[in-house]
Parts: sequence; C-alpha cells; structure tokens
Amino acid sequence: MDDPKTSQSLFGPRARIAPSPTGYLHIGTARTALFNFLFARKHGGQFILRIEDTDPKRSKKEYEENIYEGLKWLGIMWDEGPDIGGDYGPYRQSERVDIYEKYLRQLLDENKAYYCFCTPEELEAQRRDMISRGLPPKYSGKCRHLPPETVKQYLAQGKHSVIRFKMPPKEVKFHDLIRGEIKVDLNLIGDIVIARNLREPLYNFSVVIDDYLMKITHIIRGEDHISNTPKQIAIQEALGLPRPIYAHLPMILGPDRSKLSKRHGAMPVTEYRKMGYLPEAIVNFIALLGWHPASDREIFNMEELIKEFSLKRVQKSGAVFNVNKLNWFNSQYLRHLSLDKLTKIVREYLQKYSDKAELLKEYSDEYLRKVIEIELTRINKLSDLIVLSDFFFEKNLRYSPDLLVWRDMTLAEVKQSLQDSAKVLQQINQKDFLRSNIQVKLFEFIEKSPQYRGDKGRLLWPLRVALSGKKASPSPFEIAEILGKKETLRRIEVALKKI
RNA sequence: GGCGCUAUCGUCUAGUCUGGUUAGGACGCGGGGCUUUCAAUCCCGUAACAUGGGUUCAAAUCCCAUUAGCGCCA
Repeated sequence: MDDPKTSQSLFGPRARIAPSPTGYLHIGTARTALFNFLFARKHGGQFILRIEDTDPKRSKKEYEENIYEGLKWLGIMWDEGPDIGGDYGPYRQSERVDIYEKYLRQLLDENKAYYCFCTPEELEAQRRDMISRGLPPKYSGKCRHLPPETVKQYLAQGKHSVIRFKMPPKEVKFHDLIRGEIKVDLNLIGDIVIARNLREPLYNFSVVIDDYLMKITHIIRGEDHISNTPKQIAIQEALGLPRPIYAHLPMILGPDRSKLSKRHGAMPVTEYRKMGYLPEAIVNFIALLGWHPASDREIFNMEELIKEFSLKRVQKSGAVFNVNKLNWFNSQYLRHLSLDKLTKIVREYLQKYSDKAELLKEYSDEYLRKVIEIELTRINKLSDLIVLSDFFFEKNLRYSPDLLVWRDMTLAEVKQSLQDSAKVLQQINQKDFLRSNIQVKLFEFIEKSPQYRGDKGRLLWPLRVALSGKKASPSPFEIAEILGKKETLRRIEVALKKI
C-alpha cells in the first residue's frame, strides 16, 4: 500500500533529517540535511525536519533553536517541522510518546517483544563470558520465555526492566542507493532493547515508527547508521511496515581520518558564521564533500546544486574536512558579491560579532565600502577584515619606529622621506586627493629625485607604514585616499615625532 | 572481540559500470612574472592508482587474496 515508488511518482520523495538537540548544529548534520534537501527539491518532494528529543536529560531548547538557526542561515529550508507544522506531526519525538506506546504494545501483544529483567551486572557478566568464548557479545535471550504471570508480577513489584525486540534468526538484505547490496546476519545481533519502558522508546524503534507515519520514502543519512539499518528493517517487518529506500552518505572526517568531532576543532555551523564565512560558501563546500558532478566545475549556488545533484554521484569513502579549501570558496564568494551588498553584510557582521562595533558608527557606508574594496583581495573571511583593516578606524596607531625603516635606510633618511611625501601630498587639492592622482604625483616626484628613483621603496615604504602602522597593507595611495588629506598628513606628523 | 563499510596526488575528486588517458581538474605547496610591502592576478612546476596474485595483446578499470583505515555494537 505504501510503496515508496508509487508515492514518489505521484508526489515526489519525502526525505528527512532527524537531529537530536543534544548539541549545536554541526557540519556533518548540516551536510546530511543539505543532501536530503537537494534530493527532495530536485525531485519535487518534501524535506522534513524532525527533532529527536526523547532524551530529556540531554536535549535542550537552546540546541533545537540552534539547529533551526543554522539550517535557515544556510538556506536549507524544510517543508514540515516542529516550528511550522505539517500534515504528519507532531514533529518532536517528545510529543509522540502515545504513538510509540501503541506500537510497543502491539509488539508486546504479538509476542514480538518482551520485558527483560536482567540487571546490568548480569548483562555485563554474560557479555564477558561470550567474548571469552570467542562469540559475538549479544543478549542471551534469558527473559524471552518468562511466563506471563511472572512478568506481571515483576512489573507489579516495580522490578527494573527494559523492552527487548525478538530478533528473528535470519539474514537481512537491503539495497543501498550509494553502496549497493548490503547483507547482515541478524543472528549475530540478538534481542536489542527497543525501549526503557512503554513511555521511553529508544532510537532504533522510534525512528521506524516516525519514518513510517511521516511517509518517508528515502532515508539519506550518515554511514554510521549502516549497522542500525538491519535492526530497523527487522522491526519494520515485525510491524508489517513498508521499507523505505536507503542511502548512506560517506562520513566527514577530521585530518586524522576519524569521524569529524570537536577534538578536531570542528565547530558548530553558527560558529562559522561568527568567523565570517558566507552561507553560500559553506553550502558549496560541504556539497562537494562526498559528492561531485561529472564536470570539473566547482562553484555552484543552491539552485545549481539542486539541478546537478544526484545520489548516484555520491562518493563511498569518507571525506576529510579541509579548512583551506573552505577558505578558498569563501574568498571566491566574497569577491563575487557586489560592493554594496558586501558593505551591508560587513556592517551587519561587525555590529553583531565585533567588539569594535561602537567605533564603526562614526564611519559612513561610503568609507566602509572603500575599505572593503581595497582589502577584499586580502581576506578569506569577514573576521580577517577586523584584523587587517583596523588602522582605518583607529586614531592612534601603535607601531615601532623601526618599522618605518626601509631596507638599509638611516633614521635621518626616513625622516627626510616622510617630509618629502608630506610636501608632495600637501600640494594636492582636497578634491583631487584620489589614489590615481596621489600615485601620479608621488611617482613624478620619485622620477626627479635621484635618491628615490632607483628604489621607490625609499619613499613609499615609510609613507605606507606611517599610514597603516603595519608591515603588510594596501598601497599608500589607496590608504591615503580613504583617510583623506587631513588625516593622512596628521599620520605623517605622528610618524615624524616617533623618530 | 564480532559484524559492516571503504581504498586514485598532502586534501576534495574525474576516470572504474563499458579494459587502451602523457591518469584530468581544484585546494594547498614550490618557482617565476608584475610589484614599495602584503595580497590579488598570470605563467610554470610538484604530487596519486594500498600490496600481492591472476585473466588479457593490454588492468587504475575485471576476478581473488592480503593489508590498512574507519564505523557500529558491546
């Protein structure tokens, strides 16, 4: 009845992501979300967001909000979810316990699941025994055949229990869209715990119920779920539910090729935002982590990704997260933005994340825009701007007088050099104080001055340092134009006093 | 320990299905041009088919084994 193929052809596929709000949205989850989103959009289906907050101790509202925020920021929008509703809600697992209970009771009634009263100590002893005998450590099935009266009695006594699923002794085969046929012998798994009690179902059980009731046709998730899949299929079959189509994505790895985690310095998506990465760059970058189009092209916006995306071209092996490449993508996107748009983005960014936001108020968009324009080739991410362009907003530059010295110049020569620059700049009218003009005038002066002609640095280096206070910066012409005649001359004065 | 997944430059990858490529692209890295510095940019370069057996005139590609890495369970 619920053949996914049928519903796919009629309404498009339904894909989902089901993060648990026990931490901030991280890159791996964002990538899984993106692939589900791209797949659903490409085939005219729906992308569903479900929150797996069945663990009340670890689940936090703050994390749930962070997941929404991060996904929205990346432009990955869901069609159904806890915040916007939908026809198959509720979309928060904590609000679905009545539903789970119903199915749990069904399994219990049909004798496909049972209460287990074994204590953790017993279980541990069993496990050790199995291992010592070279057997796979699975549950012995001790409580499988407890008489119903005994179960009732134990329950009434409040004896500690869990609900176990009777794993059928057979082999499960399933087709993975990315990996092909995968088969696993359920005999090796044993009777897994599917709930702590009727009101506290566990992941492998609840996910099956949710995916069925939400009419999920395609389960696209991380490779780390491959070994859960046969268990979930067994539960589906016990309940007589249809099997969705599976696709297991390769893992995102840290530099040591193990699962990307905090210890690799992996940060939540919102943290990348704080560092000044553009959402488009992150989306483009993570799309290429485990997926690649047939062409050599690498830059894709969301619309193009939807058009190009195909699960067939998803990689099987894990992909190392490479910040260098992310930086490159980000710098590409940064430079393709219009200056007006970028100025707006920068101002918003600085206001939100810079501690110098106050300082910024004194400066016009025009000023900010010019600063961005000349610093643009030097930055990978917006936070770089704060470090590189601070001298445009700082009144008192702090630098050592030694920095003013170009190569083997003496301090006296540096002093002379700055005085010469000041003299030339002084002669330029306020309204002609533009970079090209400044450059022309300074170069003319250099041409007729033997002491500078062979080595322009003797004039330009001290000037540039006087204006920027840095050993690396844009050219003095560009800086001077932005600073304006008055401030430029003032900074030269300050420099002269330092010598 | 058991089971599962994976294997092309340092990294992301194209090529593998359908055997014949100087094994391609990108990031990074190195060198050079431009240049007052740092960038940007342009040019050049660096670097890979995990190993061992087969099959074949011919193997990155097909088959088998091994090794290694990772994941899940506990």
